[in-house]
Amino acid sequence: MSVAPEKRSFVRLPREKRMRDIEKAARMVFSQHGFDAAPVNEIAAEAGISEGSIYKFYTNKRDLLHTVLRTWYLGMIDDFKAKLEGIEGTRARIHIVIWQHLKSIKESPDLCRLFYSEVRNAPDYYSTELYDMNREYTRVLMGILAKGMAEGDIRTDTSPALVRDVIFGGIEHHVTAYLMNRGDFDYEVVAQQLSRLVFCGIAADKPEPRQDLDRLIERLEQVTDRLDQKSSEGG
Amino acid sequence: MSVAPEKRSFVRLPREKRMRDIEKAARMVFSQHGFDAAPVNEIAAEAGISEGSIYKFYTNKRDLLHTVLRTWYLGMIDDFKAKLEGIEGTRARIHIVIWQHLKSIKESPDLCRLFYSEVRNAPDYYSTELYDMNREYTRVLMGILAKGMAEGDIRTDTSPALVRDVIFGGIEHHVTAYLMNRGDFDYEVVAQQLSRLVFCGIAADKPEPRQDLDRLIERLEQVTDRLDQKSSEGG
Amino acid sequence: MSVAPEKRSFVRLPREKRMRDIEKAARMVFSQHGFDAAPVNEIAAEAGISEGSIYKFYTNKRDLLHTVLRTWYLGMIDDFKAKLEGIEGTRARIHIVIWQHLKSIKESPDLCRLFYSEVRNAPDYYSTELYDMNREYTRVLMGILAKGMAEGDIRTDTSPALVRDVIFGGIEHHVTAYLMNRGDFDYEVVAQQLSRLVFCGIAADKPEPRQDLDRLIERLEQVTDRLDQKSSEGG
Amino acid sequence: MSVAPEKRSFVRLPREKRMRDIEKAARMVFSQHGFDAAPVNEIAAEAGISEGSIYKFYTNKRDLLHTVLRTWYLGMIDDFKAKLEGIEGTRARIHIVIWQHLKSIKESPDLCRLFYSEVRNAPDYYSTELYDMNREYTRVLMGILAKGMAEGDIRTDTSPALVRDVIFGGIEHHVTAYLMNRGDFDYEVVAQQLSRLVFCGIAADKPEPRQDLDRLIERLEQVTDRLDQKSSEGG
DNA sequence: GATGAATGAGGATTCATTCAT
DNA sequence: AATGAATGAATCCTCATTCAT
Repeated sequence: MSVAPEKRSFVRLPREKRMRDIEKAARMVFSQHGFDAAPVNEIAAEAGISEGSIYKFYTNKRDLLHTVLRTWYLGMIDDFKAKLEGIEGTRARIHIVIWQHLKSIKESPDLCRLFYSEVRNAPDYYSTELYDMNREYTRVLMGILAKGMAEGDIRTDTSPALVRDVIFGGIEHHVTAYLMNRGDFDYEVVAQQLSRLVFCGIAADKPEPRQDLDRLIERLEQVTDRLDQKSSEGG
Repeated sequence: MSVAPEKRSFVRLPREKRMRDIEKAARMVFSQHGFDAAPVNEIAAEAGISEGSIYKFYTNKRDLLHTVLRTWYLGMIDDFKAKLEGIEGTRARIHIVIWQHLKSIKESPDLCRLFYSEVRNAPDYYSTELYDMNREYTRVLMGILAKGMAEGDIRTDTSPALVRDVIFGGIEHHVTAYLMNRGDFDYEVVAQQLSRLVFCGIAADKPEPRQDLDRLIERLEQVTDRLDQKSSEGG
Repeated sequence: MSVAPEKRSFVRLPREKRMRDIEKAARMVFSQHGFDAAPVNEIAAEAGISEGSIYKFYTNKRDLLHTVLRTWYLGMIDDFKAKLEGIEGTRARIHIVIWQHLKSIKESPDLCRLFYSEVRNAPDYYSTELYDMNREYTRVLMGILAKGMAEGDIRTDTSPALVRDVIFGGIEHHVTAYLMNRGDFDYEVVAQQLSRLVFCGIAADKPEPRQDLDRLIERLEQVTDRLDQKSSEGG
Repeated sequence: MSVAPEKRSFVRLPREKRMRDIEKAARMVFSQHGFDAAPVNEIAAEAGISEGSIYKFYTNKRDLLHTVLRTWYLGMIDDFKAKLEGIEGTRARIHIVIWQHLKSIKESPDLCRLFYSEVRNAPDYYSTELYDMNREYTRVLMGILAKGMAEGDIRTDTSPALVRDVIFGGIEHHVTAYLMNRGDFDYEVVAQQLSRLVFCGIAADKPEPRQDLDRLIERLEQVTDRLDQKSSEGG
């Protein structure tokens, strides 16, 4: 926890390194105290820097919070896209989205709570870069849903926005207790349940032709051919 | 510039009336400013009472907020139960729950925002009377779900808690923009869509087509493998 | 000097008395430190009140300064009018104005310096109540000048505004050193000298000697020319 | 939002040139913002130099201000003396002083305001080089007055210091509005009015012997002689 | 019961100046 | 000489709550 206030003496670090130090310290202190209760001087101490220096890099305490959360969000978006790479099938992709989102929350409950309570309720949220990132984040899901509808996996009268809200809102609601340090959740299980609920809720009635089925039939045909050949050879 | 406050004359009112006046004033001022930004003196002025007197009735500014929200919640619970009276059928009952919840939000967005941003994120939420009321509120839905499962309308492997979270979380997420005075929503439409999504997601009668298919495919795969082996062995 | 921070315990005073206490304390502290360097907590201590209470009466530290100066100005205006009562004669009245102004400065150099350096240079001075009071203050002189011109004591081509500036600006310039605690001045003597200078500078009866002489010389020149011509013609 | 400063490349300039650049930049920035509100980094940027480098040349932000004002003052003193060159007559010389001072103010209101509000009110003004320059500046007028008294143009019971204060204080007071960007003034007109007021206020009653009069009388004597001659001739 | 004067903690922020590189 | 990262002091103000009257 907060480092003793030793005499810090003019240590010159490259800008990048310093900013990372500060951000790291801020992440720690904000996580611990929340935004309002987080004293800037504690962040400074934790970063091994003077209080004033923070304002050389960040205009605001709030700017600092947003930076911390942006970095986090960036990582989440990357993870998201990486995980989705090569995954086929609407259902599987939806499952990944849910699973990954739950996993992110599980891993960073403090940042998550910070985002929910400090950023998203703020009146200026919509003019925030974090809002844009959130849109990019959810856009991944929206794309999946659109494709799913185009391909006939999802009923065309489905409202993608509502599905998005059900997923992210449902998750948020479900993890509330965990975020408040009450209770826990198993993201494997929850992801399974939730993706099933959602997919069943929006799935089109007739199943689409499946590639694995095609392949299987092909193999069966080949086997049958061979058996046919054998029986005629042996005959 | 050093403005003297107006004089108010002593008027003695019955305790009940006073409390209702204060609560009404508080509801107004909180709705307008939010909790933190709401000055107690404005509430006092609005209620026609002195600042200090408020503390004769309410221990806290926050107590006042909670009282306001409790009154609101009480009404919501009543409406809920009244609406549900005589409604039969799991799906219909779920629809009512959703519809009613959306309607309440539509009608009192300010109180709703207050609840979301001030009460539910507070660390002491779980020891709050509002938490209990919220449980009672959601218990209505939980009862419906339990009955639905017992009667075979809902798959028995459904997690009622998750359904609850999907419903209330999904709604909350969906109305966020409206609560922030950005955009609007039509609760008839949304209720329709959401209840369908949820009910389809958990309904018992319609088996998940894909998972059955998966099992069939699996069995076919095994048969094919065996055939395959046999056909090549025999060569 | 600043009273020791004893335990102050809820002493309830009438609003008027409190405000006077604070104002008195502020006057003292501002005089000692100037505006910027005056700590509000010292004012509070001096007034025997808590820091926060000051803001119940005055919106600002600056509001407090202005109040102090307004009170001072009010007294000055009263003194002014009282002194002028029954004084006849333009010159005598001008003398009073000068004398009284010098006297006020002599008696309250600190407030005077405060006014010069903090109020009058501020960009919002012209929307200030102190500006209005200053106008009322100088209007007394303007009235004297107008009457003087109407009665023929003062040349009608005199600019009253310029006379006002010469008087108040001249005084201000003259007392600068005194205000900075360097040097002194005798307001009887200075008033005598200045009022004489000003009055002679604008008096109607004593024509400017030089310009008359110029005219005389011109006439003589013309006469001489004629004589000259005649005397040489006649030759 | 954590904007990285642009990189500047090392360029080595002769000391003189650098100092002039900085001074010019400072003049601009001080004029625009006033002293306190002028950020040193803006001066540095304007001068195309780093913040730290400024302190290689000037010990202080205030030193920089003083340097700017000294340069300005130097020019004013030169103008003053140049304008006065060859001007004869106390009244004419006083008029020049007033006219020139008004003109300087008109041309550099920003520097003038800076001087009035930042330098002259400072407690250390009297140990300042600018104070010395100001004395030199006013000494020109003092010399004129002394000579005027010696030559009998000015009453010998006049206080030169007071006249100086009336002139410079009167001017300062008169142009206040202009310096605050409210209103304007015509220095030709004001100079005329003020020099007349002042000179009339201090002029000696008996006009001094004038050279043109001498000449005229001489001519008259000659004419009279001639006429005398004629009349005796003709007689 | 009602008043309203009095309390007092609590913290982000600026920016001229320094000094290691 | 030039840089620019680092320093750190210094303080006004709010407003929920208390308590003497």
